Amino acid sequence: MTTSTYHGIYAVVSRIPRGKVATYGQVALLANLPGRARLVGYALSALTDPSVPCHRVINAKGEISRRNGGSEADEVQRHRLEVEGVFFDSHGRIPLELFRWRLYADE
DNA sequence: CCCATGACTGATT
DNA sequence: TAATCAGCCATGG
Repeated sequence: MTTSTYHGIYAVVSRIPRGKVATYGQVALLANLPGRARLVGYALSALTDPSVPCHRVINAKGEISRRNGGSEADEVQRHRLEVEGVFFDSHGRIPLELFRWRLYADE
C-alpha cells in the first residue's frame, strides 16, 4: 500500500460536514478511486487517528456497517451521529435524501 | 503464489 | 423491498 492512497481517503472523510454523512462509494469517488468502495472500508478499519470523523461514513443503504463479532463500536457510531442531529428511521437506516453530504450544497 | 476474508456497490431477480 | 451475484482489492496464512 502506498499510504498516499489512504491519506487521500482520510482527507475526504475529514471534509464531511458535521450533521452530514457520506457513503463508502461516495468517499471512494471523491478520493479519485471510483469503484473501490471496499478499499475505503479497509482503510477505515485500519484507521487509528481520532481526528478523522469516520463515524460519518456509512454504506449505500444508509445503514451502519457492522464490525466483526458484536463489537459495540456500532452503537457508539450511531450515538455520535444522533448527537449531531442525524435521524434514523424505524429500520435503523438514515434517510440519505436528507443527510447525504452534497459537495456543492453543503461544504 | 493461492485462497479466504472483509466498516462495499450497483445491477439483476 | 429484499436477496443474490459478480466485481473490487489489501492483508494474512
